[in-house]
Amino acid sequence: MNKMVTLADVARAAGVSAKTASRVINGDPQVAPATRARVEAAVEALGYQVNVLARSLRRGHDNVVGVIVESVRDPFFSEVIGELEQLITPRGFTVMVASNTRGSGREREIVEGFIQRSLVGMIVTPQDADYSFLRSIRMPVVFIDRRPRNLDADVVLADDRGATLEGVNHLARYGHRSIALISDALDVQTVRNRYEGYLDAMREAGLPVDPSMVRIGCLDADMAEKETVDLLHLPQPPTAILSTRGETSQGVVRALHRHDATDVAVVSVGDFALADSVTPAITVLDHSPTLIGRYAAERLFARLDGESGHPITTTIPVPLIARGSGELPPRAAVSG
Amino acid sequence: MNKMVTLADVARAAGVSAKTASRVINGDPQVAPATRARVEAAVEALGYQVNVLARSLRRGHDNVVGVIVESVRDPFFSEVIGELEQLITPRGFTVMVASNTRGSGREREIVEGFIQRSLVGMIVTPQDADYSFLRSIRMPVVFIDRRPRNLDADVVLADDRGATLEGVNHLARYGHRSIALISDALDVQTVRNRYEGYLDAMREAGLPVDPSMVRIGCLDADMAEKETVDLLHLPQPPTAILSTRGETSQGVVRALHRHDATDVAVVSVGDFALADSVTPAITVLDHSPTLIGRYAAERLFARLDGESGHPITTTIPVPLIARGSGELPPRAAVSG
DNA sequence: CTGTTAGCGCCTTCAC
DNA sequence: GTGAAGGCGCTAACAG
Repeated sequence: MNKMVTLADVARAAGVSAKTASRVINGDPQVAPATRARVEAAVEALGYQVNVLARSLRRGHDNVVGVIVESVRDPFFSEVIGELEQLITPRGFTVMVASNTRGSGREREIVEGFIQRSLVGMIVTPQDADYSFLRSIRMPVVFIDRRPRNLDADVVLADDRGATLEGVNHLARYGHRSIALISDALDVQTVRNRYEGYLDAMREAGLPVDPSMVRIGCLDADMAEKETVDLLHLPQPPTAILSTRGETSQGVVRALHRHDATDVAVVSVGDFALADSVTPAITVLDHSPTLIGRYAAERLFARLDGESGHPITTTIPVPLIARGSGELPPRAAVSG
Repeated sequence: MNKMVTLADVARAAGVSAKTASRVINGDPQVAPATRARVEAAVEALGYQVNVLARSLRRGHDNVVGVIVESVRDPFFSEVIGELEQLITPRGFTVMVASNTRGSGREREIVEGFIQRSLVGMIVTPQDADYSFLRSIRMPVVFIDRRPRNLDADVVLADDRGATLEGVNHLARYGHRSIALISDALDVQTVRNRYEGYLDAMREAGLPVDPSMVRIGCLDADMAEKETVDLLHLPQPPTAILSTRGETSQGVVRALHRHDATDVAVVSVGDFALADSVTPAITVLDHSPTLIGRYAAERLFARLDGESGHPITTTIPVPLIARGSGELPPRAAVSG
């Protein structure tokens, strides 16, 4: 419709220079009240809107924080985003989100896209990319959930190995000896750590690790469901299942319910919707997305506020919440 | 560290003008292969990164699509975002997300913030704001889930009234006469429509609408859970509950499970995680976020591609998926 | 308290 | 096929 109203237009209408109009827009106190009023009136009258692009170009940075997660659809990450947004927005920044879908090969491309936009900072869920290209960057970047390859940087993560370790111990304490593992693909470091925790705990508890009990590569709930069904059909099905992600746990639960096998004990690393409402309710190791978001924001703000020391690793606790499914006794050896 | 490498630097290193370097960066075919190679080498050598801010300022628009939802934490909306991102990104646009939390009063502010960034387009979940201020805007905006107040625009929504209508009919068909409603707050149009569908269906079925059976204002799962518990404690508890949102349904399910009242029939408008795994599995009216996202993207692309006709309203179907909970018979009149 | 000048980095226009 | 000039809208730097 009408051409965009510029600051110059406002200045002209108010009878001042562009710079003075700019001062008013930006809340500079060094402006006479009368002048300020005149400019504000002009802004109102003309319906002026700042051009953020021009402003950011001039300032050299854009008031936007980039957030890269594995998938915005994953409730874990959408919760992380929600928490980040809630903490970041009040500081006057906008949030730009991108999913770095597993295996898309676009990891570096996405990060560079954000760099090209002169963002003030980024919070990144790294995948397998070589992050050494970020070494000479000035923009603060906080990594979450995993460590970036070839870069020493601020990271916020959970004690993954400790989580599965505790999961196995918990189940063993209730008498389980045949504990299956439903795990994501091992190309993600987080997953590897959880896998190791499982192996170590099994070893320490003196339990045999039966390869048929270890199901790696369950990328989503559907795959986890299939593997669980398969486990149930083994001649000697497991009496307990440890699932390493909220999403895969949903698949496990679905399988157990559909096959009337809810007497199989379950521990899930990662809470999920209705985990407390199925029967029995699911015992979880609460790998909290809210906490990860909170600490990541904290780290980012510290860097934005000028903190300049060595990279810091923040490890969040992963408390066990017993709800029933993880406290079931081993079921009778033979079953359907 | 080192000052940012500019196009001019690249041009200098390659021994060409800035414009020629620009041509290479933007894939203009009108460049001699030898020149192109030289520029590309310079880009590589200097590690040049475009300054998107400068480019967008010059071009007059930024290749970003803004998406405003009610809350990124709500699985319904995170699914919408996921679908949008998947469709929008391949077109070379980035996605900027913002939550317009209920009652934050920041609705117009958020939309204007996006306008100030010269985005190419927006997809907006309107709340109660007066959207007449968007009348003279040139940027295409597609509204989802609800109609904007005081603006005739492209909208993608579900047949909300029809959904609850069918929900009630379905339950009545199975013999229910005492059907409670767990509903969100009525200040959202979508919710009002669903509420009306409930009332109309009850009337048409000749069923009395008991005010104590109608629980309005359940903003989240927790509030829905409380109201459900309250319903269960009525002298004459309902034999069926119709919940108008996936999130509130989770609260309903939790309450029923915790109070051993899973013999109360349930129909949920909106699917949710594990709805098919609880016992009984939850019958839903599938208000699909994926479809909403898909049609919204379609509408936006059409406008971006120059379509200029009248605003279009796209209504998505809301099919009923019977899973068990909606097909339960009315339970015995007296209960705990 | 206010204005002038200059330029952020890029691309459009038009010339050659 | 290539280049020179100018400006997108804004704000730093420096006057006054």
